[in-house]
Amino acid sequence: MENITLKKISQALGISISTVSRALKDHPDISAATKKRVTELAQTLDYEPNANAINLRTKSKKVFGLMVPSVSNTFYDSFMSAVEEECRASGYSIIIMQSAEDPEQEKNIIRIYRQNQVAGIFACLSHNTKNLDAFHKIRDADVPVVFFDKVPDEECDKVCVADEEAAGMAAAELIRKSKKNILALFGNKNLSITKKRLKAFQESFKKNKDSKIHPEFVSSSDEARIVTDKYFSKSKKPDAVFCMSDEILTGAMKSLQQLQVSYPDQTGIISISDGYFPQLYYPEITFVETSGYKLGQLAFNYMMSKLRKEEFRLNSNVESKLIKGGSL
Amino acid sequence: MENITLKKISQALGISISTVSRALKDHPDISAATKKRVTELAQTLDYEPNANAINLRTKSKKVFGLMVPSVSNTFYDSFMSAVEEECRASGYSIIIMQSAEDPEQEKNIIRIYRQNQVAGIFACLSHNTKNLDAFHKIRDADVPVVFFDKVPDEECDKVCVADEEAAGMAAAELIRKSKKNILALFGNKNLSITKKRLKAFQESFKKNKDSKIHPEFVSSSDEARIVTDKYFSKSKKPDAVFCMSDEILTGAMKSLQQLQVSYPDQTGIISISDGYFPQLYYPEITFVETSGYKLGQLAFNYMMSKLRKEEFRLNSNVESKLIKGGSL
DNA sequence: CTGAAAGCGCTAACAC
DNA sequence: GTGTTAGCGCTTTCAG
Repeated sequence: MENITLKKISQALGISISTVSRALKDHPDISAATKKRVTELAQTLDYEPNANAINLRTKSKKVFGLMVPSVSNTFYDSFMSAVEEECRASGYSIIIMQSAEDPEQEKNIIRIYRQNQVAGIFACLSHNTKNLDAFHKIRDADVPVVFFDKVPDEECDKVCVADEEAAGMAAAELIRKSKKNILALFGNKNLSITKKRLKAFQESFKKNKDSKIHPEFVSSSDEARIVTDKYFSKSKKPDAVFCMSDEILTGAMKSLQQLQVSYPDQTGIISISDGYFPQLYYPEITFVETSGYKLGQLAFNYMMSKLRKEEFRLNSNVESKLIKGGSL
Repeated sequence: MENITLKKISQALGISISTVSRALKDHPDISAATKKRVTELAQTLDYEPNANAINLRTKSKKVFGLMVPSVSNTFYDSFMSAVEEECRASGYSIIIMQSAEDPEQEKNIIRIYRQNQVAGIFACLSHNTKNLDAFHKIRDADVPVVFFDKVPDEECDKVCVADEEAAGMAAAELIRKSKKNILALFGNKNLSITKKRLKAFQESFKKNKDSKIHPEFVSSSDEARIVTDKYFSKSKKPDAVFCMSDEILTGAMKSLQQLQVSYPDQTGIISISDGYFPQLYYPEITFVETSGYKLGQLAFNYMMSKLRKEEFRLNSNVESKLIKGGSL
């Protein structure tokens, strides 16, 4: 079964291609009778317009590129999930590609996106991306680029979760619960997200001198587990644990399970998360929500407003929210 | 900065479009001198071929469709990750879309894929997909469809983890450990994956009449939790729990945490998983490994051999392996 | 070795 | 109301 085209329909009906085209888009010029004949035949033949031809002709493509270091990550998952849903609702598709934290790969991806004439690009940078030329170039070719999560420092279109705010809220809750001896687990020290969260966290405790916080930096779930082990093997155990990310939370939780430290009675737990992992445990973990899903929606809306050439700057941060579980 | 095309290059150089086209593809007819002039200009102008035009002309598109119920799932993540990597290495891109477990949505996605003239489709069915017409139709239009994970019962191109084998291995381990009263949690009853795993599981126990198994079918993590609650509230509690999937495992684990059932002493646990969730707990959960990543590679190779019109059937199963944690 | 010309499937003036 | 025509950017005979 070969592809069915306007031409074939027109021949079958003995009318011109343009009439068929118009009939199918319900153009006012076409008579009801013709429309009926055309749409019915198209229906039975199961006609689908050729997107390539349309794009070539109209130069407006309904496809976005979405670039991310790795799709295997719950935060990016929910981000992508949101973007994909929004796109679908608006008749767009997305081509997802992974940079694997490789700047060379990123350039490659941009090339592919250019070849495919995407309408816009959602990009999350690799750790070590220094040179943004490729991004600038495609943006200058009038393809909007909306950065998310790992974004450039420079002025550009970007959306982020409110890192400072989230850490501050977690700190506030710990203070409210009068925690005095807090193990605070942060991620890799070099990451800007770590720096931001650390700073905001410590800032919050400035006014609260009687709480002692022990910041620790870990680069993996397992490191988080090990550090937690260490702290809970001491005679004076922490009365609360703060986890900057899901990865850290899962490591810390594993340690607490192993040492049979029960919460919230023996210690409190609070984390920053998009919410999936905290509800895996019982009692559920109290967390400050930074939603990948919401960030995705924000990014999509941002993109759409760029496409509409709206000039106003949207609020580019997703706000945080404290979700109380039973862990603190 | 507008798009640069063959035409523009040809005009700039005062030669014909076809010569430029040939030069760029290193056609033997073209003189070295011309090739040099052309490639250099293309380089500086940063020429990228228009994929739409090429596809329209050649009808061979380097894009696959990948359809999945939801991208927020570690198994599918690793599957997609593998497929994406392979695709990139072979010059393909993938358009990922989520069916959200909605058959209507699936039809929609197929439509979009048809419109975009994808070279092939990787499809994981929704729970409740009954009607495969849309899939048949696009396949008959010579677009290979490789089903993965949730696949149709009928004869078709599909790759799976070795469902029977995996369930059989889990059963064997339960028997080896002399479990007598087993809560066996399976997914949605309509899924072929459920049927297969159930069948193999029960089959294994045929020879072992003194073990009682209680199969239950749940469609969500929370249902798994509720059913587990029910069984462990009885006076005669199960001495082992089998979980067909990660989703089910997390639900069951939450219940056990809540009821403070400790394992492996009070009950044993075994699951089928790609390995991420089992290691979240302490003790780690014993599981039969079914790797999404490997399945992705298999699916890609299968697709490529379909495109090459190779007729032989590849081995379409990824084999399983028992990974012992401390839960049984 | 290079160019002219046709056409992939579609849209959108411009006719009539 | 409907048809004709001219392309979008590219590949690919067929001529020369």
